[in-house]
Amino acid sequence: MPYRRTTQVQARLQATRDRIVDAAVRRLATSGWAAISVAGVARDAQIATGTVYRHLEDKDALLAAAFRRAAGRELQVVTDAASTEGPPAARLEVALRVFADRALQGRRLAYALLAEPAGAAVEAERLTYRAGYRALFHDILVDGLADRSIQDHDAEVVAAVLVGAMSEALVGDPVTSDDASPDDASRLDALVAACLRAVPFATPHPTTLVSTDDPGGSA
Amino acid sequence: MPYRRTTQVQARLQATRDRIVDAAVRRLATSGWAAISVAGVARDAQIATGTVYRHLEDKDALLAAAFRRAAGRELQVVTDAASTEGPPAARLEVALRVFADRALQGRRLAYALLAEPAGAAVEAERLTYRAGYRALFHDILVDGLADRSIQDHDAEVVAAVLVGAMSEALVGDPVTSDDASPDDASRLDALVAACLRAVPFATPHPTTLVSTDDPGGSA
DNA sequence: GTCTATAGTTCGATAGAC
DNA sequence: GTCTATCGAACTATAGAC
Repeated sequence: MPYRRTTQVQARLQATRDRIVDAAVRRLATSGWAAISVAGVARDAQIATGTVYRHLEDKDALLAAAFRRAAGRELQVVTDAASTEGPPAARLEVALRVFADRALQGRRLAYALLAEPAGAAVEAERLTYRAGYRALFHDILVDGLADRSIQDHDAEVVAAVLVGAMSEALVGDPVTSDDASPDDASRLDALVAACLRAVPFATPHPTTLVSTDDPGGSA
Repeated sequence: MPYRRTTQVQARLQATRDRIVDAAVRRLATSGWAAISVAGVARDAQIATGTVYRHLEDKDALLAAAFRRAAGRELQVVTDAASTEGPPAARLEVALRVFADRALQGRRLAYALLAEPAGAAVEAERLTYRAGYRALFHDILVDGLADRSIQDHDAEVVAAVLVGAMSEALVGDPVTSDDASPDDASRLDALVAACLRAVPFATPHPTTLVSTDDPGGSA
């Protein structure tokens, strides 16, 4: 109802935009990119169809915003998990586990974020977020080089290897719903183990950490 | 006498279609997806613009065909390289090296095939070809399990890890032209080494092509 | 080949806030 | 009183059916 850019109005605008993007993310997490229609999202957000365009340029902008919100949450959760005190090996393992665990918890969303064909606008966002994960892993690897817990290696390359490995391995059958499979635990262990093997730790088995908790808590 | 598609006519049609797709691939390899315009491709193929649509449904079909031709060649080359006689470890290493080497030789094309935003049609093709690489690596890993040269592991997961690792690590700066960088050789070695580390070989160093302990090895 | 259904986008009218 | 966010119907384009 307000009309000018007072703080009150600004907050209201922001709240409406948030409702729009959240509605899009809900549809994305349930049914993928094709489920995001402007009219449907507007209905979910309890606004008129045309109002969507007051907040987002066009549908591509809506898709990109939905991607950024969902992917941004994931990256934040993994970043937080890796920010704990402790040796690089442990931080790396927890980052990998949290990444994989959340992807398996929300398979449909993971597929949408990691692999589902979605148009060039979303593709461009994907590249940005992959770079974010690269940087996160790179930082941990450099720490490992500094404290000699990881042998000399090309941290840029290994960081990219980790990002690619996780992304590719967690793209399962898109038809599969979010139902947890009994194989999930072993697949997760196999994936984390393979990723950790790729990192040249000074000691063969740096950690025996087994942490399956989810510090992020998806709403 | 009614018009029939004689083998001769069939061959000519095929040849024209091939010229169209090849022209698209040339533009792709030089300048990426944005460089593929129907008019430009038609000019390169020395046909009228409208003729393109007699061979391909629409632009998306042209893009998809260009992807399949370029990506199909790559997959074939890697498959052939991995089809040699020899232990699984050697076949895997040569497959990885050929994959990476070709990507570094043609950076622009590699970026286009592996990562460049290109629309949903091309995206869908990408998933298909990634599955092809997964199958290729999976076969080698299973061979290694059979002859005990590779320890017990989840071959599906490790195959996915290898595909993802290679794809992600070879997506360099898209601005960079195809000029070979002096770092290429060491980056390639680092990448192949990281991938091979992810595979639990029964013996630490299955081949002498890669040294994982001493970074001092000169290429 | 036409027709219809669906979905993205636009726009004039309305009403509420400064 | 002026300004602008909102509404929702109309417009347009495309895909699928007959």
